[in-house]
Amino acid sequence: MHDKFLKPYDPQSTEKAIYKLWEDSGYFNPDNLPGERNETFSIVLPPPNVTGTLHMGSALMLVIEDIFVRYNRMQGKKTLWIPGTDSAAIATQSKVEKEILKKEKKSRHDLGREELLKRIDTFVEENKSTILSQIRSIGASVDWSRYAYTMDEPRYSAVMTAFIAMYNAGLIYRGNRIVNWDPKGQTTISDDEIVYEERKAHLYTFRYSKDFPIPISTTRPETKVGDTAVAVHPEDERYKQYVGKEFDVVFCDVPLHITVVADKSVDKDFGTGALGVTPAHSHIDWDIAKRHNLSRPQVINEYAKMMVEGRLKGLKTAEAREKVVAWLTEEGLLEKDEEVSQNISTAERTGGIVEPLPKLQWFIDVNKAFTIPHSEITGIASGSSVTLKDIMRQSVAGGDTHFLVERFEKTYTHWADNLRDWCISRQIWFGHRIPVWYKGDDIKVQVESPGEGWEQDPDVLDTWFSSGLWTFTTLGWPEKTEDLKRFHPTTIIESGYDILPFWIARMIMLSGFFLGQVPFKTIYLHGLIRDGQGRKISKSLGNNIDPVDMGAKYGTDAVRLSLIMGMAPGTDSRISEEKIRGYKNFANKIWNITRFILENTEGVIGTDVPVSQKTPADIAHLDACNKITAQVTEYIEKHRIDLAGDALYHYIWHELADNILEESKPILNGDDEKAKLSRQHTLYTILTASLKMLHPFMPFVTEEIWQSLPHKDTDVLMVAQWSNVR
RNA sequence: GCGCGGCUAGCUCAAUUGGUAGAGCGCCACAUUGACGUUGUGGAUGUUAUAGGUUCAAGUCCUAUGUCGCGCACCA
Repeated sequence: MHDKFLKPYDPQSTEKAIYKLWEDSGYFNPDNLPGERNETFSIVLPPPNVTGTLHMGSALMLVIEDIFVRYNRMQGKKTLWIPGTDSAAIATQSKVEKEILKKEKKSRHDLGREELLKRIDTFVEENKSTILSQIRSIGASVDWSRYAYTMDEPRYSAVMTAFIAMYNAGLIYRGNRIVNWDPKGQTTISDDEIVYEERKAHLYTFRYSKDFPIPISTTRPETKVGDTAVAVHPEDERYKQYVGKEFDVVFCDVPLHITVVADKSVDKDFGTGALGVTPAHSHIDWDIAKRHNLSRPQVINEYAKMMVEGRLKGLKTAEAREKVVAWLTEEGLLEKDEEVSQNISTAERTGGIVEPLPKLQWFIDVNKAFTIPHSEITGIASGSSVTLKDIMRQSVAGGDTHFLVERFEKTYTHWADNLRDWCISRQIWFGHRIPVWYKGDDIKVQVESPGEGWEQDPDVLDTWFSSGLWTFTTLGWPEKTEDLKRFHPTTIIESGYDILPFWIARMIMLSGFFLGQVPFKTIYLHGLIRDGQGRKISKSLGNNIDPVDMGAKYGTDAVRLSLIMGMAPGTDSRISEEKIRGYKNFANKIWNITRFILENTEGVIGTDVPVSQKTPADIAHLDACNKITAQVTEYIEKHRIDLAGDALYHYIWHELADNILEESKPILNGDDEKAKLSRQHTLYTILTASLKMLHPFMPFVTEEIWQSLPHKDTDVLMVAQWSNVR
């Protein structure tokens, strides 16, 4: 027996060496796995922020995925797990900009595009090692030889190819539309990047002028200088007589031409039942104005300042609001001032209050029919006419990809049904630059400059556009690679449910468009990690428990187990230091079980004892062990690793240690040599079987033990055969 | 407004197609120099949020209510 078993298990001194052993073995790469492997298992790692650090959420993701990967590898499948990192464009750029502003008092415009991008690349290079070493430290058995970064060369050119293909298919268009403008970040953001905050606001009811017949209500009086109409419901008896009439008024120094229109989208019962239409600064108003052919003047600029002449000129919207209210009061036009609560749209990344603005942006049309050349999706025939929305719905409805937790299918379907065109251009510099060139009124869509005088679109693509291609750009697309053929669609995707619309849905959409395939067959969504009191983990609360620190303190295996125990798919779970400590005890328990068994089997292992020579008690123990193996297998196949872990924990602690080992003591110390030999072999067999089953959950301690076993069927536990004991 | 989820022991959570409500932590008692610094054995604690229904049988299915949380929409 190795001396190391005389001391308690020490994770710190072993984990790094164990990971190196795995990496050096080459077995992370499916091409190097031993034996004949026909079935495949493939999964992409949802790429963490390249300059970020590991938090409990990403640790949970890595652990869940690693368990599936290790299990399937041991099941004899050609198993691929692709690691990667994400540029997190807006977040990374603003981090670097902030740093430069602080240190050098310079803005990005002072530096210029090229210089800023250089600085960002340097920043990424300097910081990416943190996340990469943290992925290793958690024990993730990813294939580093296939590592991908969203901004690396292969991915960049794949993204360009994708954009151009969608443009040529007529699904990407440039349009002037109301977008969510973040005045703080100076960029457009998608609907999903908005966070709603409930605030108190005033709802003012007033008339444009003394002789204007219809009072209107608004929480944003300053936008009313951009009004071109008043909309009423077609069946509203109160206002029927005014429909079609036009009025000229001067509102707060601004001359307005107001047409009264009838539109079904107006709610008769809200406010006065009449809606002041501000086309340029409200989504629904824009649509109304479009339907009635009204002009759509912009009165607020990109810095959230007023663009009108008169007393409001150049004011911030909040100041302008006060001025307008003061003016209304002065003029005696204000009829009512109610306090209401309303949801304010703020930008997720910057916290800026979103200002709806009309802008020339690039969109993906989700409702436009196109001919899909090739489709393997059930219910969508090759050559048929579909929309991207159809693809999103049918991929799930047809069963090609399915949600492990059913309720997410409802969320997904609801989201897909209500989806509007996806605005994919962003006014930042870091990212995949839109491959479109302008010269006067001419437009060319290509990567390289068409020549002198052509200027490239300054915008970059929404980071989720490139992420949406992830399952296949990481496999070499647009080349028709072996990897792509063999590993796509991937077996499973695993991520937090919070990025279901951002990412999961986009992958389904884009994979369907480019490959006619679903990107993955199963969708496993995990919940959020909360602290011991059920609060969200956040910097401001200071309740962050660092997975790497915890790993150093209690061992990575303890962290892994504490993350997945009691974590049902899709539900939020909690983590606390006490829980982690509890599983450190378990790791040590396994260590001591091994010590006991090795001490008592020294010299006898290696020659097999046939079943016929085993005692009935031992045969029963082996049967029970097989039963647990079958149970654990079933749970993992059903993706219930929490239940599998629980079953293993109880078997090993309360059956193997508490019962079998206790019962063995008199036998091992007794005179019945036959019974003793039978028991010795049985214990050793159960030990190796247990180590195999535990390995996906606690890879470090099990591999460390395995390396010191006197007799084993494979050098590296990671590639041992998952099987029953007899 | 539309939708989704949680509510089970003091705390945190399980309970796979409806079939004796469990675990960890905590608590109480006893044992233990042990393979175990991190041990074992035994014990107490539940009208499964509330009310009704279906069923031989309901934590599980149905209806309503309460409560906490989340998503989407609205946000004139």
